[in-house]
Amino acid sequence: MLAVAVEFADSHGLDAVNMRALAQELGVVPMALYKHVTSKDDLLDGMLEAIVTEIDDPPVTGGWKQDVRVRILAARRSLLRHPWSRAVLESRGAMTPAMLDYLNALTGLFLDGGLSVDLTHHVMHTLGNRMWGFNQALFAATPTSDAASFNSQKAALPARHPHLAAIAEAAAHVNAGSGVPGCDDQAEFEFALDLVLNGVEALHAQHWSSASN
Amino acid sequence: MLAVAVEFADSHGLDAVNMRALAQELGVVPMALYKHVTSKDDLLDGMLEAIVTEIDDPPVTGGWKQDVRVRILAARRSLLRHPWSRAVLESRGAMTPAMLDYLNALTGLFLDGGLSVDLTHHVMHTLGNRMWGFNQALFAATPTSDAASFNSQKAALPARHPHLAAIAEAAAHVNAGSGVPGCDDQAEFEFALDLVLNGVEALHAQHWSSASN
DNA sequence: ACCTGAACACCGTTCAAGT
DNA sequence: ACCTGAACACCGTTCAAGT
Repeated sequence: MLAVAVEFADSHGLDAVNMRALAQELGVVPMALYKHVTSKDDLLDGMLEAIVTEIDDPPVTGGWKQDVRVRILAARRSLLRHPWSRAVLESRGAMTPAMLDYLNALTGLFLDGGLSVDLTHHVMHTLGNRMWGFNQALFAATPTSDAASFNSQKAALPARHPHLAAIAEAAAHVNAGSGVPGCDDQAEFEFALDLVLNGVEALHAQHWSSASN
Repeated sequence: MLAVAVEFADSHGLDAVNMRALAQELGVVPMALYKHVTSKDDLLDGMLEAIVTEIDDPPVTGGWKQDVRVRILAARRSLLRHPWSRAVLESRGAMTPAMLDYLNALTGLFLDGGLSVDLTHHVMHTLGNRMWGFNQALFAATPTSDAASFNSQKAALPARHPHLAAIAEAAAHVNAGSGVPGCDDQAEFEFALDLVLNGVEALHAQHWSSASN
């Protein structure tokens, strides 16, 4: 039933996920769903739990930076297949068990690599949702109208915003052949991830601590 | 009217903002609001525009890193006064004029500092919502039940998640006296911001370019 | 006890009736 | 033409009626 909900969200979008529509998809009466979940929030938690459980658990090599990188990119691969996951994850307050497992494993990679608890704490905050493989969307595009909204925004860039226009033009030029207009999402993600990991590595090497800052 | 909506959201929370309640606050009939906004989305855009316009515009010193830092911290000071701003900003697809102005100004600081369009593009993506002063919430806390939810989550950390428990304990210890339990939000924010800016500075110094990577 | 369908509460928004 | 209040469409969820 959660699997059906996940598939339904994948193909119809998060907005289409409501108790009546999901019940119809399952061929049951709406109220029958409450045998499986206590509320819609509980349903969304369950859907999130289901897809987080699917994240690959790559073998560790012992190099914390590479291991963290590989693990986060694995999370990204899984969650990117479910475009609604970002909105659900960001709207939910608590962590599901599988999310805690992932978080604990990721934290363990840093600690086992010799990073202090202090520094590990800060890097987890710095990573933020990037730890799930979500990129930061400058122009938050709705899953449906990607190209259209981007182009209208780019076209609306007036002489008033020359700096933005310069970046938009350069990005469009560099990446003219790709599917998503403007930016290579994967390249942007890896750039940011590596910048953070390299920065942390440098701080670790110089024995950074929050007390001495 | 937008000012009243902003104040109403500040004091009653975003969930309490609906057309009927807002109309009552203004002493008018619900449908009268549609004389000022075309829809609720338009209302939220207007509220966002109103508070983004209030962001201070600090004088530039010519040092791009310091100027960016000061400007982002100014944005943070403004938007932190409106706890609902993060959710609204993240849910909205398009940028309002004031948001574009801010984005253009911030981009200009990098470009005027000599950074390439290429690198500036990537650092804007890396900053993401951090450019508005929003920190990354590891345990996304609802604005209302901060301490309660955090403590319940911390208490629920079983032996199954030793790495998380270690971090939670250390954070609680370091920061025992502060208002928000666990983490010094401002310190976390500045740590992450400085890590990103220092990383970009290093890349700039070595003439980084996406083509040569 | 269990299932279910009607109903409730709430929301954004339409629309026609009143001026 | 303008305002307004009833009404519509939609949603999550309650609840009582049927078995």
